[in-house]
Amino acid sequence: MVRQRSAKPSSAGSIPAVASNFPTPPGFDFPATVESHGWYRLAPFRWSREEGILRRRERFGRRTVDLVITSVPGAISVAPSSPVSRAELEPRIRRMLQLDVDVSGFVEMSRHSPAHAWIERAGFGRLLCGTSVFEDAVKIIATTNTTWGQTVRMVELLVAKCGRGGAFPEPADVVRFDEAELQADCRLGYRAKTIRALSAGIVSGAIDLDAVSDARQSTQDLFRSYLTLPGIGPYGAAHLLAMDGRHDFIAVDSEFRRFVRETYHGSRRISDVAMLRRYARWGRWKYLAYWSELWSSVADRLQPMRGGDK
DNA sequence: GGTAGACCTGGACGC
DNA sequence: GCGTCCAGGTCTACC
Repeated sequence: MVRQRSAKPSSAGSIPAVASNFPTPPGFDFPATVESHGWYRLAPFRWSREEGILRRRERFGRRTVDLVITSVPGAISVAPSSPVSRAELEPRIRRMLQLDVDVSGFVEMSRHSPAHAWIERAGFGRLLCGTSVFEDAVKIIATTNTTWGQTVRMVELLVAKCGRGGAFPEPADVVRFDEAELQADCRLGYRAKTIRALSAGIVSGAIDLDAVSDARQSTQDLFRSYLTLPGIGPYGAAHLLAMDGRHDFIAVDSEFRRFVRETYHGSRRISDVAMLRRYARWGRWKYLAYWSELWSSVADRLQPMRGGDK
């Protein structure tokens, strides 16, 4: 079963006096959120489970700032390496840790399922995200049609090549390089084309990412909206929805198929529709229900997810 | 609407 | 050391 972990605040000497605290919602668990999926292994995140410290380099205008993120009672503490206003910091932190996502409905449903009874205790339900939709879209494209090890390398190389000062690149940072250079230097393969097209579309205004990801849309409309982005198909759109805190769609990939087949169908071949039917009773929490089962099975085995850690 | 094949990389495997 | 095969999600062409 999933282990309970308590975040240890970093040593007092490493936290500058300018640290800001952001209150956390009831049931929030910092390590469980950070390790909710593989994003914490992707640049520019760096996570120390032992210290309970999440580090990340962020770009604020022309400044590059190192953030040291820890858990304190009832709040998240963010210590920047140089002064950053709370107004600049807050939207990024809230998105990164899904502080505005209400998962109480999922927790309530999990209380009535013996297999999911651990969820409330573990503080499971929020996913670690990038600080922008662009970052998450690029990372999702980098997870498609490849192994997790290659994804980690692609993102590492992309941040190193395009990101200014070690922060995750903005669209304008990516379009400084042509497709061939991104492919060769970041080992993106054919994904270089879609990542550059996404970046160029945003820079030119052809893609309005704020409009595409507008939270006022219904979940169905948002799903269709994400499908219009280059390189984003049904799997990617469902993943982006989950990062908005919407779990109506399950991101069907080879890992989902393997898990459901092996867990419920004795490894027999079965259609996607039949697999998805298994989670229909979870209503708007389908993806979290599946993901929690996969997550706990991995924690049980105390080893990285097979073939990946998305 | 459904299906097949290309896209690209790197690991595994056989020789 | 080299060549071949395979896995992986999206996109496009074709039926």
